Amino acid sequence: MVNHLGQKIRELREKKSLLLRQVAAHLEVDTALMSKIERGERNASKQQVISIASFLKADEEELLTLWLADKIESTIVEEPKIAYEAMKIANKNLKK
Amino acid sequence: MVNHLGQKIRELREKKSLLLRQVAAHLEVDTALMSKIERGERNASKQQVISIASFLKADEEELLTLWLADKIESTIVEEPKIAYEAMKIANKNLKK
DNA sequence: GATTGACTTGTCAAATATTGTCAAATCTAA
DNA sequence: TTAGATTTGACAATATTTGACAAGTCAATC
Repeated sequence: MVNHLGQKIRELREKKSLLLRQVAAHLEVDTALMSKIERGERNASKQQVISIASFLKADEEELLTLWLADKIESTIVEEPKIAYEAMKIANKNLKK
Repeated sequence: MVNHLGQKIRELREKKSLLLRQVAAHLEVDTALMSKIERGERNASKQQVISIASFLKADEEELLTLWLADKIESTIVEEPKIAYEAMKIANKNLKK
């Protein structure tokens, strides 16, 4: 359930002693949604990730990379048996 | 637009000189949909892949692997810049 | 043990995306 | 041309995702 991006955001936010409510306000979303994003119960949109990075003064590319990794993981998680092989195929085409 | 699974299905189907209509009938879907699946314009569901494998006497796991690879690729295609790094993260967790 | 503030949880309607069909168009071989 | 095979585009039906709201838990403080 937990994901890379949410954990990272929570870590950054707590390091700065900011409240969920404050980050949520900056994104203009409900605090509840922000809570879900940090706990990996909801996915953030790309724009939300960018906005979070800006508010937390974090590296945008780093957060987006975690966000994409989460998406990949949720794609493969249901197919553990063939995931590795599929990743190899996808990766091969990536290098082209 | 083209994808691994569709290409493979088309290749197998043509090798057996079967019509789209015949495969579609076995899946109980419209021929148009089968055409779209082969050309990568639509994704097949997991059950459809299984059914296609059975009808074409192809290796089910192989087709499902291509199907999953397509899903991964469509996840990362919009983010070419960070895709490789994200794949590395996802892959690391896979090994656990 | 009541109050307060931060966070979490469940549910819902609205928005968005996906699916499969149909009809029409295009292609191909005779 | 004609017939059959495939493709295309538009559309309704479904399914999924989104975010808000209300109610809940939890911990600290009074």
